[in-house]
Amino acid sequence: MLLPTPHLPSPQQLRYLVALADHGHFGRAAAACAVTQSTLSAGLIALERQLAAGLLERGTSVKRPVFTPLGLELVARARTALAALEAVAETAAMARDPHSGPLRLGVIPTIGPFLLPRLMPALRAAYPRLRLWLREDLTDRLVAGLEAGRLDLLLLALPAAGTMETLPLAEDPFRVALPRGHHLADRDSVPVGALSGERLLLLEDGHCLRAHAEAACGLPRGLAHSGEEGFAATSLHTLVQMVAGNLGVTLLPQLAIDGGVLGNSPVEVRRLDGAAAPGRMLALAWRPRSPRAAEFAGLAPTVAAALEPGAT
Amino acid sequence: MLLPTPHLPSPQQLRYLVALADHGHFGRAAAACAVTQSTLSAGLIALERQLAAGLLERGTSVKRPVFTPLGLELVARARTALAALEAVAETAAMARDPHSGPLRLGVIPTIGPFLLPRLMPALRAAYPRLRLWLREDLTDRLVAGLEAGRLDLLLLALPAAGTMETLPLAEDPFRVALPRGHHLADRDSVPVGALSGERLLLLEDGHCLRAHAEAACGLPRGLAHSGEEGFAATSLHTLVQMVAGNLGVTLLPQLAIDGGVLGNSPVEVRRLDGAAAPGRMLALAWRPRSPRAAEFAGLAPTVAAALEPGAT
DNA sequence: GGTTTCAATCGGTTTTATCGATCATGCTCC
DNA sequence: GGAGCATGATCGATAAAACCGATTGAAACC
Repeated sequence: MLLPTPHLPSPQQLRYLVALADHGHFGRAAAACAVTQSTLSAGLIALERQLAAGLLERGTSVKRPVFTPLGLELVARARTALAALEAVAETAAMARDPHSGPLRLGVIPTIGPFLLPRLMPALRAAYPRLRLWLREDLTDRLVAGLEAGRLDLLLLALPAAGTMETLPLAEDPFRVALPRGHHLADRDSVPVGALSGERLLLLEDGHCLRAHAEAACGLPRGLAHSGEEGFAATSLHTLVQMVAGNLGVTLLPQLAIDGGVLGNSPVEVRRLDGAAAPGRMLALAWRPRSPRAAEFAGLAPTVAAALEPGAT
Repeated sequence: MLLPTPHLPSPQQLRYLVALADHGHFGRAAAACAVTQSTLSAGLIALERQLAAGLLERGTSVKRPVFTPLGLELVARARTALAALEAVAETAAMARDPHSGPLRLGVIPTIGPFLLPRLMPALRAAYPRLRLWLREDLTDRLVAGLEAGRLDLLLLALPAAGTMETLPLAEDPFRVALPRGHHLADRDSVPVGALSGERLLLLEDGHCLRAHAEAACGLPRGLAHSGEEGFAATSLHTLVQMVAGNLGVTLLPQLAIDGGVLGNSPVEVRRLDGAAAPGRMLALAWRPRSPRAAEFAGLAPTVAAALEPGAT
């Protein structure tokens, strides 16, 4: 059942195609590929000829290359093909020299500020040849970046949606943060039910911590207050300031408290009693079948160690 | 967040690698790639140098190239990368000229003999430029072939396991086949429960029809008889002969009956009454994200038409 | 109308893939 | 143990291609 070899497009030509789609400009796309505009232009024409298919709307009013529907489809397929080729090279590179080279790590804002100051030195010490690029963003954007290949590894809180391999690291229990002198601070712990009588402040929408906290309290989505008139808290630090200012109470992950989010604010924290230990699960995540999956899993102990409160 | 472009392996070199893994012999692999042995050898050496990784056990006793563990891993990744490149070319080819070129179709043995005599002429008439290669095999092997890229399209019965996109075509209800004069043949239809008192013959293990029939009758797997002393029926035609020989009763799909599986055998068929219309669902199946998915779906009406009993 | 921007084209150069032939090595068999 | 054989690596030459720099043609802008 041998079939005649179909004419495979060259990776270089596919890179030209993808770069043009990314930059929308022959000159800039060429620069991104480190070739001249004439080379990129000729390469695309050759690709069109070899595939015997029109990829670009030629001859029409210019000012921006216009792709045909087929062209757009091929751009998407070219991306996956290039990613597959990179996976080959990356697999070899990892086998040759693990824990080295660039690693693009995405971290959510409710983890990053509290963990990275401890994690980064530990990683530098354990893997000196690793070149760590950081990006802090909301879970959804990080997952999109991971799936698009712009990020290699995520440090986030479960549950989270997306097609990725996840490795749970540690539970991060929620604590109740109260203004100093608040009546709920009399006891060692606060039952979840007691929160329904309080003004519960949470981060603005989009932060996974908001959804996780609502779930922990058994609240339907959107019931908690974001603050007056849509003035929502944008970080845990501002949230603490709002609690200190007597605007309400909130939930804070233990990690943030260990990380010093309270500072000198007049805020008290108490354990939260509820069914099934309210909290979130911190985890690493990467693309399924990533060539570096083994390497990433190998980082887990270092990250988990940095999560321990006593870690320096 | 621009990263230095990793050195991508050339598709040609990856083909050399895959061909060597397939043939286990430099000369034959080179022939399969339509190059000389020296070219293939040099190409693989260049690949090893570019990836800076050992792919083959060099210098040891020869008689057969031995891959390193990394080499084997790279062979697998090279296969997927080449498949992704082919998908680019194939997408363009399909857009340029749909319903043409080679199509490797897998069919299960309980469909093929009864449908293909009607389907093939219809397909030839509707898509004269389509070059149809056929392979008849058990569901499991067909699915493996599809996933490995040796087949493009399957015609099978659901439910079936495997990662593929399926398009249901038509229900294929089961009928009871009885020896002429059998007491159950007195009535127009046979209740499912009545079969438990009969010697139920089914195809040998591996045929999905066996599992589907067992499920239709509410039988646990393996309860039905395959025949005396492991002498199992290997096709529906032999099964009919066994029923005609008074060895027991069986279930036949309507498709096979319409396709003339009974011949002149002294066998009667009756409707089977049971919960939820006992039968199987005939379907097309292809790889998820196949470039030709739209083309395959377009074949469905032609196939469904050939499934109609009245079709010529 | 002149200018600017942008992509396609052209000629020349460098790089690379490939071939055919040869060489090195380890088996096999007498 | 040595001749013969099969297999894969190496070498020099050649043809193909990828790429660059400069130029051209055409639309958009002022």
